[in-house]
Amino acid sequence: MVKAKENKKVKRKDRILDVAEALFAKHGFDGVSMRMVAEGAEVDLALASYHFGSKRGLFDAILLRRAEVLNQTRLEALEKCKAEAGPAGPTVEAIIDAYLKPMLAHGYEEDEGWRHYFELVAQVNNSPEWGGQLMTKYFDPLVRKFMEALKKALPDAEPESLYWCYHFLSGALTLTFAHTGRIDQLSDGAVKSEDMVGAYKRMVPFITAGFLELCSKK
Amino acid sequence: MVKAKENKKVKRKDRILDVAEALFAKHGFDGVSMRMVAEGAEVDLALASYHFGSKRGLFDAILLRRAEVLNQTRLEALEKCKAEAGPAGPTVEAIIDAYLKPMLAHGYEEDEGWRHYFELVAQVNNSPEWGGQLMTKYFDPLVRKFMEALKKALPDAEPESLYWCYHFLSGALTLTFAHTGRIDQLSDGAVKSEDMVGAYKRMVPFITAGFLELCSKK
DNA sequence: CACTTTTTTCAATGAACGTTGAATTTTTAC
DNA sequence: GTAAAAATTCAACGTTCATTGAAAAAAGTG
Repeated sequence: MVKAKENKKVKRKDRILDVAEALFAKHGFDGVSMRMVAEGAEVDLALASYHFGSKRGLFDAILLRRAEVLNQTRLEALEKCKAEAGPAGPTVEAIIDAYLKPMLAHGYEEDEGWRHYFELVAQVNNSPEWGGQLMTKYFDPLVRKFMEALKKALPDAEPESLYWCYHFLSGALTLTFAHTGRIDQLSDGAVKSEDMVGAYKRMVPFITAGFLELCSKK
Repeated sequence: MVKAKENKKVKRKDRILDVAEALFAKHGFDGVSMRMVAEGAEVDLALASYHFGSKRGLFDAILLRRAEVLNQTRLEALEKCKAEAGPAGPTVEAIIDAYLKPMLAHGYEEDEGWRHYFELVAQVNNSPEWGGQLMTKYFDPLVRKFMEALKKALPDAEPESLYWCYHFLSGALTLTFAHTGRIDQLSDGAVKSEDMVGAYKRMVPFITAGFLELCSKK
Protein backbone atom coordinates (compact mmCIF):
# COMPACT_ATOMS: atom_id res chain seq x y z
CA MET A 1 0.00 0.00 0.00
CA VAL A 2 3.04 2.23 0.16
CA LYS A 3 3.00 2.44 -3.58
CA ALA A 4 -0.52 3.78 -3.59
CA LYS A 5 0.47 6.60 -1.27
CA GLU A 6 3.37 7.57 -3.45
CA ASN A 7 1.28 7.56 -6.55
CA LYS A 8 -1.40 9.68 -5.00
CA LYS A 9 -1.57 12.92 -6.90
CA VAL A 10 -0.31 16.08 -5.21
CA LYS A 11 -2.86 17.30 -2.72
CA ARG A 12 -4.51 20.64 -3.07
CA LYS A 13 -2.96 21.92 0.16
CA ASP A 14 0.53 21.35 -1.21
CA ARG A 15 -0.38 22.82 -4.56
CA ILE A 16 -1.47 25.97 -2.77
CA LEU A 17 1.82 26.12 -0.85
CA ASP A 18 3.90 25.64 -3.99
CA VAL A 19 2.02 28.18 -6.07
CA ALA A 20 1.90 30.76 -3.29
CA GLU A 21 5.61 30.26 -2.63
CA ALA A 22 6.40 31.09 -6.24
CA LEU A 23 4.07 34.07 -6.28
CA PHE A 24 5.25 35.55 -2.96
CA ALA A 25 8.83 35.11 -4.12
CA LYS A 26 8.17 37.10 -7.25
CA HIS A 27 5.80 39.80 -6.03
CA GLY A 28 6.15 39.96 -2.25
CA PHE A 29 3.40 39.50 0.33
CA ASP A 30 1.31 42.49 -0.66
CA GLY A 31 1.82 41.94 -4.36
CA VAL A 32 -0.05 38.64 -4.27
CA SER A 33 -3.79 38.16 -3.81
CA MET A 34 -5.58 35.08 -2.61
CA ARG A 35 -7.29 35.02 -5.97
CA MET A 36 -3.96 34.75 -7.78
CA VAL A 37 -3.02 31.84 -5.55
CA ALA A 38 -6.34 30.10 -6.07
CA GLU A 39 -6.17 30.49 -9.84
CA GLY A 40 -2.59 29.29 -10.02
CA ALA A 41 -3.33 26.25 -7.89
CA GLU A 42 -6.63 25.66 -9.69
CA VAL A 43 -8.62 25.55 -6.48
CA ASP A 44 -11.48 27.53 -5.07
CA LEU A 45 -10.75 30.96 -3.64
CA ALA A 46 -11.90 29.95 -0.17
CA LEU A 47 -9.70 26.90 0.11
CA ALA A 48 -6.46 28.62 1.07
CA SER A 49 -8.21 30.50 3.87
CA TYR A 50 -9.70 27.22 5.06
CA HIS A 51 -6.37 25.42 5.22
CA PHE A 52 -4.17 28.22 6.54
CA GLY A 53 -6.61 30.51 8.33
CA SER A 54 -5.54 33.67 6.55
CA LYS A 55 -3.21 35.05 3.93
CA ARG A 56 -0.65 35.68 6.62
CA GLY A 57 -1.05 32.14 7.88
CA LEU A 58 -0.31 30.88 4.40
CA PHE A 59 2.78 33.06 4.25
CA ASP A 60 4.09 31.74 7.55
CA ALA A 61 3.43 28.14 6.56
CA ILE A 62 5.54 28.67 3.45
CA LEU A 63 8.42 30.12 5.43
CA LEU A 64 8.27 27.40 8.03
CA ARG A 65 8.04 24.43 5.66
CA ARG A 66 11.52 24.68 4.19
CA ALA A 67 13.16 26.46 7.12
CA GLU A 68 12.78 23.29 9.16
CA VAL A 69 14.47 21.26 6.46
CA LEU A 70 17.27 23.76 5.85
CA ASN A 71 18.00 24.22 9.55
CA GLN A 72 18.26 20.49 10.03
CA THR A 73 20.60 20.04 7.07
CA ARG A 74 22.79 22.91 8.18
CA LEU A 75 22.95 21.52 11.67
CA GLU A 76 24.11 18.16 10.35
CA ALA A 77 26.75 19.88 8.21
CA LEU A 78 28.02 21.76 11.23
CA GLU A 79 28.16 18.65 13.39
CA LYS A 80 29.97 16.81 10.64
CA CYS A 81 32.69 19.43 10.23
CA LYS A 82 33.08 19.57 14.00
CA ALA A 83 33.51 15.82 14.11
CA GLU A 84 36.12 15.92 11.38
CA ALA A 85 38.09 18.71 13.05
CA GLY A 86 40.59 18.35 15.84
CA PRO A 87 40.00 19.45 19.42
CA ALA A 88 40.64 23.07 18.37
CA GLY A 89 37.44 22.95 16.37
CA PRO A 90 36.84 23.48 12.66
CA THR A 91 38.42 26.26 10.64
CA VAL A 92 36.54 29.36 9.60
CA GLU A 93 36.42 28.10 6.04
CA ALA A 94 34.93 24.77 7.10
CA ILE A 95 32.24 26.53 9.13
CA ILE A 96 31.33 28.90 6.31
CA ASP A 97 31.20 25.95 3.95
CA ALA A 98 28.88 24.09 6.31
CA TYR A 99 26.58 27.10 6.29
CA LEU A 100 26.49 27.56 2.53
CA LYS A 101 26.71 24.08 1.08
CA PRO A 102 23.30 22.85 2.33
CA MET A 103 21.60 25.46 0.17
CA LEU A 104 22.72 23.54 -2.89
CA ALA A 105 21.45 20.24 -1.52
CA HIS A 106 17.82 19.09 -1.73
CA GLY A 107 18.15 18.90 -5.50
CA TYR A 108 18.39 22.65 -5.81
CA GLU A 109 19.08 22.51 -9.53
CA GLU A 110 16.00 20.42 -10.30
CA ASP A 111 13.52 21.54 -7.65
CA GLU A 112 12.39 25.04 -8.48
CA GLY A 113 10.57 25.18 -5.15
CA TRP A 114 13.80 25.77 -3.32
CA ARG A 115 14.76 28.49 -5.76
CA HIS A 116 11.47 30.26 -5.08
CA TYR A 117 11.95 29.85 -1.35
CA PHE A 118 15.37 31.49 -1.37
CA GLU A 119 14.05 34.34 -3.47
CA LEU A 120 11.38 34.83 -0.85
CA VAL A 121 13.90 34.74 1.99
CA ALA A 122 15.95 37.39 0.22
CA GLN A 123 12.99 39.73 0.25
CA VAL A 124 12.09 38.96 3.84
CA ASN A 125 15.67 39.40 5.00
CA ASN A 126 15.82 42.89 3.49
CA SER A 127 12.43 44.05 4.67
CA PRO A 128 12.56 46.69 7.41
CA GLU A 129 9.04 45.63 8.30
CA TRP A 130 9.56 41.91 8.76
CA GLY A 131 13.23 41.15 8.31
CA GLY A 132 14.30 41.35 11.92
CA GLN A 133 11.37 39.50 13.37
CA LEU A 134 10.91 36.71 10.83
CA MET A 135 14.56 35.87 10.23
CA THR A 136 15.03 35.70 13.97
CA LYS A 137 12.02 33.45 14.34
CA TYR A 138 12.97 30.97 11.65
CA PHE A 139 16.76 30.95 11.65
CA ASP A 140 18.30 32.37 14.81
CA PRO A 141 18.55 29.24 16.95
CA LEU A 142 20.67 27.64 14.27
CA VAL A 143 22.63 30.78 13.41
CA ARG A 144 23.64 31.12 17.04
CA LYS A 145 25.24 27.69 16.86
CA PHE A 146 27.28 28.81 13.87
CA MET A 147 28.24 32.02 15.66
CA GLU A 148 29.56 30.00 18.58
CA ALA A 149 31.66 27.86 16.28
CA LEU A 150 33.02 30.98 14.59
CA LYS A 151 33.80 32.54 17.95
CA LYS A 152 35.84 29.48 18.85
CA ALA A 153 37.67 29.54 15.52
CA LEU A 154 38.38 33.26 15.92
CA PRO A 155 39.19 33.67 19.62
CA ASP A 156 40.66 37.15 19.17
CA ALA A 157 37.61 38.57 17.46
CA GLU A 158 35.70 41.52 18.83
CA PRO A 159 32.11 40.35 19.28
CA GLU A 160 30.78 43.34 17.33
CA SER A 161 33.00 42.54 14.37
CA LEU A 162 31.89 38.94 14.37
CA TYR A 163 28.24 39.96 14.19
CA TRP A 164 28.87 42.45 11.42
CA CYS A 165 30.78 39.82 9.47
CA TYR A 166 27.83 37.50 9.73
CA HIS A 167 25.57 40.30 8.58
CA PHE A 168 27.73 40.85 5.50
CA LEU A 169 27.62 37.14 4.82
CA SER A 170 23.84 37.12 5.19
CA GLY A 171 23.40 40.02 2.78
CA ALA A 172 25.73 38.60 0.16
CA LEU A 173 24.12 35.20 0.45
CA THR A 174 20.50 36.24 0.17
CA LEU A 175 21.10 38.61 -2.75
CA THR A 176 23.00 35.90 -4.59
CA PHE A 177 20.06 33.54 -4.25
CA ALA A 178 17.53 36.23 -5.11
CA HIS A 179 18.07 35.74 -8.84
CA THR A 180 17.29 39.30 -9.79
CA GLY A 181 19.19 39.12 -13.05
CA ARG A 182 21.22 42.18 -12.16
CA ILE A 183 24.61 40.52 -12.40
CA ASP A 184 23.67 39.23 -15.84
CA GLN A 185 22.98 42.73 -17.06
CA LEU A 186 25.99 44.30 -15.36
CA SER A 187 28.31 41.71 -16.89
CA ASP A 188 26.60 41.82 -20.29
CA GLY A 189 25.68 38.18 -19.95
CA ALA A 190 29.12 36.95 -18.93
CA VAL A 191 27.77 35.85 -15.53
CA LYS A 192 24.49 34.03 -15.01
CA SER A 193 22.28 34.67 -11.97
CA GLU A 194 21.33 31.02 -12.02
CA ASP A 195 24.88 29.69 -11.67
CA MET A 196 24.70 28.97 -7.97
CA VAL A 197 27.58 26.51 -8.14
CA GLY A 198 29.87 29.20 -9.52
CA ALA A 199 28.61 31.64 -6.91
CA TYR A 200 29.06 29.16 -4.07
CA LYS A 201 32.63 28.31 -5.05
CA ARG A 202 33.54 31.98 -4.89
CA MET A 203 31.49 32.96 -1.89
CA VAL A 204 33.22 30.60 0.51
CA PRO A 205 36.74 32.04 0.03
CA PHE A 206 35.39 35.59 -0.27
CA ILE A 207 33.53 35.46 3.03
CA THR A 208 36.26 33.48 4.76
CA ALA A 209 38.86 36.08 3.83
CA GLY A 210 36.64 38.81 5.20
CA PHE A 211 36.17 37.06 8.54
CA LEU A 212 39.89 36.39 8.88
CA GLU A 213 40.84 39.95 8.01
CA LEU A 214 38.49 41.47 10.54
CA CYS A 215 38.50 38.94 13.33
CA SER A 216 42.10 37.69 13.58
CA LYS A 217 44.73 39.13 15.85
CA LYS A 218 46.77 41.68 13.98
CA MET B 1 15.02 87.63 -2.54
CA VAL B 2 17.04 84.49 -2.06
CA LYS B 3 16.03 84.52 1.56
CA ALA B 4 12.37 84.40 0.65
CA LYS B 5 12.85 81.32 -1.45
CA GLU B 6 14.69 79.54 1.34
CA ASN B 7 12.05 80.35 3.88
CA LYS B 8 9.26 79.10 1.67
CA LYS B 9 7.61 76.20 3.45
CA VAL B 10 8.06 72.73 2.03
CA LYS B 11 5.89 72.28 -1.02
CA ARG B 12 3.23 69.62 -1.20
CA LYS B 13 5.03 67.81 -4.00
CA ASP B 14 8.10 67.31 -1.84
CA ARG B 15 6.02 66.32 1.15
CA ILE B 16 4.45 63.59 -0.97
CA LEU B 17 7.89 62.36 -2.05
CA ASP B 18 9.22 62.29 1.49
CA VAL B 19 6.20 60.55 2.97
CA ALA B 20 5.93 58.02 0.15
CA GLU B 21 9.66 57.33 0.39
CA ALA B 22 9.29 56.42 4.05
CA LEU B 23 6.19 54.31 3.42
CA PHE B 24 7.60 52.43 0.43
CA ALA B 25 10.78 51.77 2.40
CA LYS B 26 8.78 50.21 5.21
CA HIS B 27 6.05 48.33 3.35
CA GLY B 28 7.22 47.94 -0.24
CA PHE B 29 5.45 49.12 -3.37
CA ASP B 30 2.35 46.99 -3.02
CA GLY B 31 2.12 47.49 0.72
CA VAL B 32 1.44 51.20 0.31
CA SER B 33 -1.73 52.81 -0.99
CA MET B 34 -2.12 56.25 -2.46
CA ARG B 35 -4.48 56.94 0.40
CA MET B 36 -1.76 56.24 2.95
CA VAL B 37 0.53 58.62 1.12
CA ALA B 38 -2.12 61.33 0.91
CA GLU B 39 -2.97 61.05 4.59
CA GLY B 40 0.68 61.08 5.65
CA ALA B 41 1.43 64.11 3.53
CA GLU B 42 -1.86 65.78 4.52
CA VAL B 43 -2.89 66.38 0.94
CA ASP B 44 -5.84 65.34 -1.19
CA LEU B 45 -5.87 61.80 -2.53
CA ALA B 46 -5.79 62.96 -6.14
CA LEU B 47 -2.73 65.17 -5.77
CA ALA B 48 -0.07 62.50 -5.97
CA SER B 49 -1.58 61.14 -9.17
CA TYR B 50 -1.65 64.66 -10.58
CA HIS B 51 2.01 65.35 -9.86
CA PHE B 52 3.47 61.94 -10.74
CA GLY B 53 0.95 60.46 -13.13
CA SER B 54 0.51 57.21 -11.27
CA LYS B 55 1.60 55.26 -8.24
CA ARG B 56 4.41 53.77 -10.27
CA GLY B 57 5.44 57.21 -11.46
CA LEU B 58 5.68 58.31 -7.84
CA PHE B 59 7.81 55.28 -7.06
CA ASP B 60 10.21 56.02 -9.91
CA ALA B 61 10.48 59.66 -8.95
CA ILE B 62 11.53 58.62 -5.46
CA LEU B 63 14.20 56.27 -6.76
CA LEU B 64 15.53 58.82 -9.22
CA ARG B 65 15.68 61.77 -6.85
CA ARG B 66 18.48 60.51 -4.62
CA ALA B 67 20.11 58.20 -7.16
CA GLU B 68 21.23 61.25 -9.09
CA VAL B 69 22.80 62.76 -5.99
CA LEU B 70 24.44 59.53 -4.85
CA ASN B 71 25.83 58.72 -8.29
CA GLN B 72 27.37 62.16 -8.55
CA THR B 73 28.95 61.97 -5.12
CA ARG B 74 30.33 58.51 -5.78
CA LEU B 75 31.75 59.66 -9.09
CA GLU B 76 33.54 62.53 -7.40
CA ALA B 77 34.93 60.16 -4.77
CA LEU B 78 36.22 57.85 -7.50
CA GLU B 79 37.83 60.69 -9.42
CA LYS B 80 39.42 61.96 -6.25
CA CYS B 81 41.01 58.65 -5.32
CA LYS B 82 42.20 58.24 -8.89
CA ALA B 83 43.82 61.67 -8.75
CA GLU B 84 45.55 60.85 -5.48
CA ALA B 85 46.87 57.53 -6.77
CA GLY B 86 49.94 56.97 -8.86
CA PRO B 87 49.90 55.96 -12.52
CA ALA B 88 49.10 52.38 -11.48
CA GLY B 89 45.73 53.59 -10.30
CA PRO B 90 44.14 53.42 -6.86
CA THR B 91 44.23 50.34 -4.62
CA VAL B 92 41.28 48.03 -4.18
CA GLU B 93 40.73 49.40 -0.71
CA ALA B 94 40.66 52.98 -1.96
CA ILE B 95 38.10 52.08 -4.63
CA ILE B 96 35.85 50.23 -2.21
CA ASP B 97 36.10 53.15 0.17
CA ALA B 98 35.11 55.57 -2.58
CA TYR B 99 32.05 53.42 -3.22
CA LEU B 100 30.95 53.16 0.40
CA LYS B 101 31.89 56.44 1.98
CA PRO B 102 29.43 58.62 0.00
CA MET B 103 26.53 56.77 1.60
CA LEU B 104 27.45 58.37 4.92
CA ALA B 105 27.68 61.84 3.42
CA HIS B 106 24.62 64.06 2.83
CA GLY B 107 24.10 64.29 6.58
CA TYR B 108 23.06 60.67 6.81
CA GLU B 109 22.88 60.74 10.58
CA GLU B 110 20.51 63.70 10.70
CA ASP B 111 18.50 63.31 7.48
CA GLU B 112 16.16 60.37 7.88
CA GLY B 113 15.23 60.70 4.21
CA TRP B 114 18.47 59.04 3.16
CA ARG B 115 17.91 56.26 5.65
CA HIS B 116 14.49 55.58 4.15
CA TYR B 117 15.94 55.69 0.67
CA PHE B 118 18.58 53.06 1.41
CA GLU B 119 15.97 50.84 3.03
CA LEU B 120 13.98 51.12 -0.15
CA VAL B 121 16.99 50.31 -2.33
CA ALA B 122 17.62 47.20 -0.24
CA GLN B 123 14.16 45.92 -1.04
CA VAL B 124 14.43 46.78 -4.72
CA ASN B 125 17.85 45.21 -5.03
CA ASN B 126 16.55 41.92 -3.65
CA SER B 127 13.34 41.84 -5.64
CA PRO B 128 13.26 39.18 -8.37
CA GLU B 129 10.57 41.26 -10.01
CA TRP B 130 12.34 44.61 -10.20
CA GLY B 131 15.85 44.20 -8.87
CA GLY B 132 17.61 43.53 -12.13
CA GLN B 133 15.84 46.14 -14.15
CA LEU B 134 15.69 49.02 -11.68
CA MET B 135 19.17 48.71 -10.22
CA THR B 136 20.55 48.60 -13.74
CA LYS B 137 18.56 51.65 -14.71
CA TYR B 138 19.57 53.80 -11.78
CA PHE B 139 23.07 52.64 -10.90
CA ASP B 140 24.79 50.70 -13.64
CA PRO B 141 26.50 53.51 -15.55
CA LEU B 142 28.32 54.46 -12.38
CA VAL B 143 28.95 50.91 -11.22
CA ARG B 144 30.63 50.13 -14.52
CA LYS B 145 33.14 52.89 -13.84
CA PHE B 146 33.95 51.29 -10.50
CA MET B 147 34.25 47.88 -12.13
CA GLU B 148 36.80 49.27 -14.58
CA ALA B 149 38.85 50.74 -11.78
CA LEU B 150 38.73 47.41 -9.93
CA LYS B 151 39.74 45.55 -13.05
CA LYS B 152 42.79 47.77 -13.32
CA ALA B 153 43.67 47.28 -9.68
CA LEU B 154 43.25 43.50 -10.05
CA PRO B 155 44.73 42.71 -13.47
CA ASP B 156 44.90 38.97 -12.80
CA ALA B 157 41.22 38.64 -11.93
CA GLU B 158 38.87 36.39 -13.81
CA PRO B 159 36.03 38.63 -15.04
CA GLU B 160 33.40 36.29 -13.59
CA SER B 161 35.01 36.45 -10.16
CA LEU B 162 35.11 40.21 -10.29
CA TYR B 163 31.40 40.40 -10.99
CA TRP B 164 30.53 37.93 -8.27
CA CYS B 165 32.66 39.91 -5.83
CA TYR B 166 30.74 43.04 -6.69
CA HIS B 167 27.52 41.13 -6.20
CA PHE B 168 28.61 40.05 -2.73
CA LEU B 169 29.51 43.64 -1.95
CA SER B 170 26.13 44.82 -3.18
CA GLY B 171 24.24 42.30 -1.06
CA ALA B 172 26.22 43.01 2.08
CA LEU B 173 25.88 46.74 1.55
CA THR B 174 22.16 46.89 0.95
CA LEU B 175 21.27 44.57 3.81
CA THR B 176 23.45 46.61 6.14
CA PHE B 177 21.54 49.76 5.22
CA ALA B 178 18.17 48.03 5.36
CA HIS B 179 17.94 48.46 9.13
CA THR B 180 15.87 45.37 9.74
CA GLY B 181 16.92 45.07 13.36
CA ARG B 182 18.05 41.51 12.83
CA ILE B 183 21.63 42.03 13.94
CA ASP B 184 20.36 43.69 17.10
CA GLN B 185 18.34 40.63 18.01
CA LEU B 186 21.01 38.14 17.00
CA SER B 187 23.59 39.93 19.13
CA ASP B 188 21.18 40.49 22.03
CA GLY B 189 21.56 44.22 21.61
CA ALA B 190 25.35 44.27 21.47
CA VAL B 191 25.26 45.60 17.91
CA LYS B 192 22.93 48.35 16.69
CA SER B 193 21.42 48.29 13.22
CA GLU B 194 21.69 52.06 13.19
CA ASP B 195 25.44 52.19 13.74
CA MET B 196 26.38 52.79 10.13
CA VAL B 197 29.76 54.22 11.05
CA GLY B 198 30.70 51.01 12.81
CA ALA B 199 29.41 49.00 9.89
CA TYR B 200 31.25 51.09 7.34
CA LYS B 201 34.57 50.81 9.18
CA ARG B 202 34.29 47.04 9.07
CA MET B 203 32.80 46.64 5.64
CA VAL B 204 35.71 48.25 3.83
CA PRO B 205 38.38 45.79 5.05
CA PHE B 206 35.96 42.85 4.89
CA ILE B 207 35.06 43.43 1.26
CA THR B 208 38.61 44.40 0.29
CA ALA B 209 39.96 41.15 1.71
CA GLY B 210 37.39 39.19 -0.25
CA PHE B 211 38.29 40.88 -3.53
CA LEU B 212 42.00 40.34 -2.96
CA GLU B 213 41.54 36.70 -2.03
CA LEU B 214 39.51 35.88 -5.11
CA CYS B 215 40.96 38.19 -7.70
CA SER B 216 44.71 38.24 -7.05
CA LYS B 217 47.19 35.94 -8.72
CA LYS B 218 47.84 32.94 -6.51
C1' DC C 1 -6.64 94.57 -12.46
C1' DA C 2 -7.47 90.78 -16.07
C1' DC C 3 -5.66 86.63 -17.91
C1' DT C 4 -3.55 82.28 -18.12
C1' DT C 5 -1.47 78.50 -16.05
C1' DT C 6 -0.69 75.63 -12.32
C1' DT C 7 -2.15 73.49 -8.33
C1' DT C 8 -5.59 71.51 -5.43
C1' DT C 9 -10.08 69.66 -4.29
C1' DC C 10 -14.31 67.05 -4.91
C1' DA C 11 -16.99 63.23 -6.17
C1' DA C 12 -17.38 59.23 -8.36
C1' DT C 13 -15.99 55.21 -11.10
C1' DG C 14 -15.51 50.08 -11.67
C1' DA C 15 -12.50 46.66 -10.10
C1' DA C 16 -10.18 43.91 -6.80
C1' DC C 17 -9.43 42.84 -2.05
C1' DG C 18 -9.57 39.11 2.26
C1' DT C 19 -12.69 36.68 4.77
C1' DT C 20 -16.79 33.99 6.05
C1' DG C 21 -21.21 31.11 6.78
C1' DA C 22 -23.71 27.77 4.74
C1' DA C 23 -24.14 24.13 1.46
C1' DT C 24 -22.07 20.28 -0.81
C1' DT C 25 -18.86 16.73 -1.79
C1' DT C 26 -15.24 13.59 -0.49
C1' DT C 27 -12.71 10.96 2.74
C1' DT C 28 -12.21 8.50 7.00
C1' DA C 29 -13.55 5.23 10.64
C1' DC C 30 -16.15 1.70 12.44
C1' DG D 1 -22.94 0.52 4.78
C1' DT D 2 -23.46 4.28 7.57
C1' DA D 3 -22.32 7.99 10.42
C1' DA D 4 -18.77 11.40 11.47
C1' DA D 5 -15.19 14.29 9.93
C1' DA D 6 -12.58 16.65 6.66
C1' DA D 7 -12.23 18.95 2.38
C1' DT D 8 -14.15 21.77 -1.05
C1' DT D 9 -17.43 24.87 -3.28
C1' DC D 10 -20.61 28.67 -3.65
C1' DA D 11 -22.22 33.18 -3.02
C1' DA D 12 -21.84 37.14 -0.87
C1' DC D 13 -20.14 40.56 2.57
C1' DG D 14 -18.22 45.26 3.33
C1' DT D 15 -13.83 47.60 2.36
C1' DT D 16 -10.31 49.43 0.01
C1' DC D 17 -8.04 50.11 -4.24
C1' DA D 18 -5.88 53.56 -8.29
C1' DT D 19 -7.42 56.59 -11.37
C1' DT D 20 -10.03 60.41 -13.50
C1' DG D 21 -13.01 64.47 -15.23
C1' DA D 22 -14.76 68.53 -13.79
C1' DA D 23 -14.86 72.26 -10.58
C1' DA D 24 -12.52 75.38 -7.62
C1' DA D 25 -8.65 77.78 -5.73
C1' DA D 26 -4.02 79.65 -5.99
C1' DA D 27 -0.08 81.42 -8.27
C1' DG D 28 2.13 83.51 -12.01
C1' DT D 29 2.18 87.23 -15.77
C1' DG D 30 1.26 91.22 -18.34
